[in-house]
Amino acid sequence: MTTIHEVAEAAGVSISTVSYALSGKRPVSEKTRRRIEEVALSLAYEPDAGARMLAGRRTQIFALTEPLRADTHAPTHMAFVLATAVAARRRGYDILLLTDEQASDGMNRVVASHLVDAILVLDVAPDDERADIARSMRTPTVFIGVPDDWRGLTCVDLDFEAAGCLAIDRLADAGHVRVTLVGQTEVAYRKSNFPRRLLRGAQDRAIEREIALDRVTSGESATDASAVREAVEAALARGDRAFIVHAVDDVHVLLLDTLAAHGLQVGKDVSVVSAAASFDTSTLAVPIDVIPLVPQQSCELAVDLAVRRLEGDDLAARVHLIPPEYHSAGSVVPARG
Amino acid sequence: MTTIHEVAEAAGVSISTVSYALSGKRPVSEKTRRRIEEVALSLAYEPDAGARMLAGRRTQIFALTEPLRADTHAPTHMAFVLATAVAARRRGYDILLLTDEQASDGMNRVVASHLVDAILVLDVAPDDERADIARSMRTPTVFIGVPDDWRGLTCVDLDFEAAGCLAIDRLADAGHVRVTLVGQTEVAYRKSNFPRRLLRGAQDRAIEREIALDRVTSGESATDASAVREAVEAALARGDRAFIVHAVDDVHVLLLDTLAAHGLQVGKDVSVVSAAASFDTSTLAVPIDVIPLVPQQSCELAVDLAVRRLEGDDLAARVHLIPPEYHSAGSVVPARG
DNA sequence: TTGAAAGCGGTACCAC
DNA sequence: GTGGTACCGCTTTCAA
Repeated sequence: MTTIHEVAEAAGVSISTVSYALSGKRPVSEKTRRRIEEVALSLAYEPDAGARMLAGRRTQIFALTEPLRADTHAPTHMAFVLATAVAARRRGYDILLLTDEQASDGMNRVVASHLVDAILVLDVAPDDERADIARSMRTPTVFIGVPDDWRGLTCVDLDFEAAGCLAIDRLADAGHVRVTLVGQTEVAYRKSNFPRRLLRGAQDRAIEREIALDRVTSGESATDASAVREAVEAALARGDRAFIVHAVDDVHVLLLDTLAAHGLQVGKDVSVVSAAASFDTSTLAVPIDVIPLVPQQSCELAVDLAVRRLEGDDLAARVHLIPPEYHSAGSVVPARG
Repeated sequence: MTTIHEVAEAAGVSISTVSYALSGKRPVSEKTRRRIEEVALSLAYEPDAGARMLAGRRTQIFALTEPLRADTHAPTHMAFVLATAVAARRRGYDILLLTDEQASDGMNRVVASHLVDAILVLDVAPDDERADIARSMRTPTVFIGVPDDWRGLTCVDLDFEAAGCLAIDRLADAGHVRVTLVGQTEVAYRKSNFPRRLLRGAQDRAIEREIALDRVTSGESATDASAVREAVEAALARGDRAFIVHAVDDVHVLLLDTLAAHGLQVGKDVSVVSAAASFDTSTLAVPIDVIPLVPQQSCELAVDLAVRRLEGDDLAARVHLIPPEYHSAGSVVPARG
């Protein structure tokens, strides 16, 4: 393997010059710098990770903790993992996976051994045990999601409450007075942090705008087809002609199917808004308005905050809510009669 | 932070004794060993990862490369990632995620910088570019999946060919002479390594046993409901009463639905075998025979092989095929008339 | 603008 | 059974 000594010798300089030339932490004459870079390249020199960790104080590794709950939606979850890894790489960091059910052990271990520079937390629970650990550690920790008690934490997420408000507003503006929220599974409202946040936003705003808001869940399992169908049909029977969907793709399909089966045309007879969907809604049978949840956006910001906190920016240590955006596709129409 | 020096001082011994006591690489008197362990525990001592990498020659990290193809089945994929991480942890290794589209760069980088002890490769393509890289490296690399050209590689996987044979055998034994294989998507047969292996096994054995084997795919997208329904109906029209399913859970549901819709009872009027399913088939509406694909099994073996190769066991460097197991649930019945 | 050298915190060899 | 110590390869201070 190639060491910094070999590079130094081949370039006819000292190892410190090589180090500085490559890190740019000290001015090096243009000429020698280029020579060193050439040599390093031709020798395929790559600094030894261990030596670097030991001498410097950075590992260029972030831990990513994700409790392996069987009931999380795999595609969404994977989108966040990948987005995090890609964002981290762009900033020069690798991702170390921490999948312990008891995430606590893993976090403490990688911190105690100085394996990582920072920790990113996925799939945050309302009463997440990792919150206390984060507060007790010096290692910067960024939550992608907001636990109930976020005091002293650095969090990133879509502003789900605002998204809920936004969805209600658009439907209210269109004259709807009865709205059905096709939501997540019951277990998601208990174990996850974001479904309840969106719900709260929608509920509060519904009261303000004097909207009758009903919530139906997609049953116990993620795609309980009959449960969704029946719930939608009940809503239609009540006279609801406005729907907010905060659910996985399958539920969207079910909703649209059911509406079509009743001869109702989206964007004409009924209004539909998809809230906080992390998949591509343009592949659905009918174009629908959407307030997207973009994993890349959250994850990039999370990585950015981790880096900033490593650089000593303590102002980054707070809750960062990403304002929702409304993308219109003509699926919301004025209420009839 | 706690260093080995502090532990040594507190225990009244030298640092080498601490090192040996903790690693067990040299006999240490029962008494001192216990004292050292107590001190280490009370001081929450954890060896510095960087120092360890530098001094020892091990990082206790495995890289896991997974090209981010959008068309892989997320739940299955995640099951493999998690199973790998869990298996690795049990052997004292952490997992570093490598998601570069051009996995090559990532592999070369982590190897050149000595960041990882070995590499695990997921989602193997028939002509996987990572095969050549693996051959050109000294770092042990284990493929979970078998590329077309596996010369010189260490691979682990379910014996899909044998699984295909086994499925055909059971149906043939029951007297079926016409079988339909409800397979994967077309793109999976092109880009993945295992669907074609199962197909080949089934085809070969079908010829041997003089079975007419038809293959239908689940369309272009993973769950093209109508495509699957039509294909199954066409098979029924042909008179087929035996099905092998090698597909995701949704397709299983569709198949069973369609059969039920035609008044056919599984385990009575028709025979069904699920081949290489990585999900829990017991949650399906009807119990069906299954030749399971157990991610934990493959991943555990993969980690084991990586460790063995690190220990110098070159005999581990070959293709390891896990023999398929047939779990009967009464869904295969003698062919009628 | 560049070089020499002191660590960083372990591992493992060599003595005792 | 235990201790002393020479590295491992790099970063960074101090000097020139």
